[in-house]
Amino acid sequence: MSTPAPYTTQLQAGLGLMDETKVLLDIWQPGQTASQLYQAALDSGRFPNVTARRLRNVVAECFAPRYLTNQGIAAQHLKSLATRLNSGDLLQLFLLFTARANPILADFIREVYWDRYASGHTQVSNEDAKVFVQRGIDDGKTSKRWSETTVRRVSAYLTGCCADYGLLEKGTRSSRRMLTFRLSQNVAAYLAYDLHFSGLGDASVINHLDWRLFGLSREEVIEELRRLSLKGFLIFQAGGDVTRISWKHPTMEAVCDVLA
DNA sequence: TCGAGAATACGACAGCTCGG
DNA sequence: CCGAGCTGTCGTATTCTCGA
Repeated sequence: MSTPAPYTTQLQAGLGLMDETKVLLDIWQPGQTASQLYQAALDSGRFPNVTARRLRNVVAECFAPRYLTNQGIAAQHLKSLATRLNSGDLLQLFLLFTARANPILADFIREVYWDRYASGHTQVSNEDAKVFVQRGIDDGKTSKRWSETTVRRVSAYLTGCCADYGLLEKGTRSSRRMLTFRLSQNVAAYLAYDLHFSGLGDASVINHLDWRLFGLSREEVIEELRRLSLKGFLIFQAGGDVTRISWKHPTMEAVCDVLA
């Protein structure tokens, strides 16, 4: 196992950025690097209300790490899905890629959000986030000890980001109500195939931590795969302690076509 | 109970630092 | 010298406090 990526303060450059991301996906062309996209976005005139410096931050620190890693496959998929999926599905996909790019957010959602949900809480406060961040620092998850103000801000960004992605209520408040959040079937299909095509075996797909972002236990993942099987996305067979998945679509592009 | 003003929190922005 | 990551600052929004 490689060492996990350290926690960073990268969320400070932007939280959900739904609207900006949609526009950038529209502008982005396959093969374009972050700096090329920045230049294209600048030239497009579609960001009249932000400074060039700010746009650079959004592209380089938010969009690129979330969607342009691995030759931009996420951006390629989303570019075709963005106009065709409903906004709820899209939001969940944005959450998936943002969480993958920001381990601190992924851990926060898995360890704080869903834990609190499971134990019957209805709110998540910035103070809860602060405790989580502080513990992360103590556990050596950051590359250095963060200043007091950074701890405070990152804590607020974590809850703010959850609000942008529909996990917590919107608005700026130091304690937010948890919202009902359920993984959509389209996103479940996307995630299953995405994990499969990343080279994982069926057992690793089922056990993957990405499902925990959506609050699904291993058993619930299996249940979800059964549902996907009924809908014809794939064929799921569980006999005794052997599970087997027959993947019906040969490429991620084919999956995206089916979803759209 | 209400509202004005104070205090605090939030998030965007951009400059700074430091390691390679 | 460059770029990733960190942090100070500022305008705005929200919450608190207290007198009437």
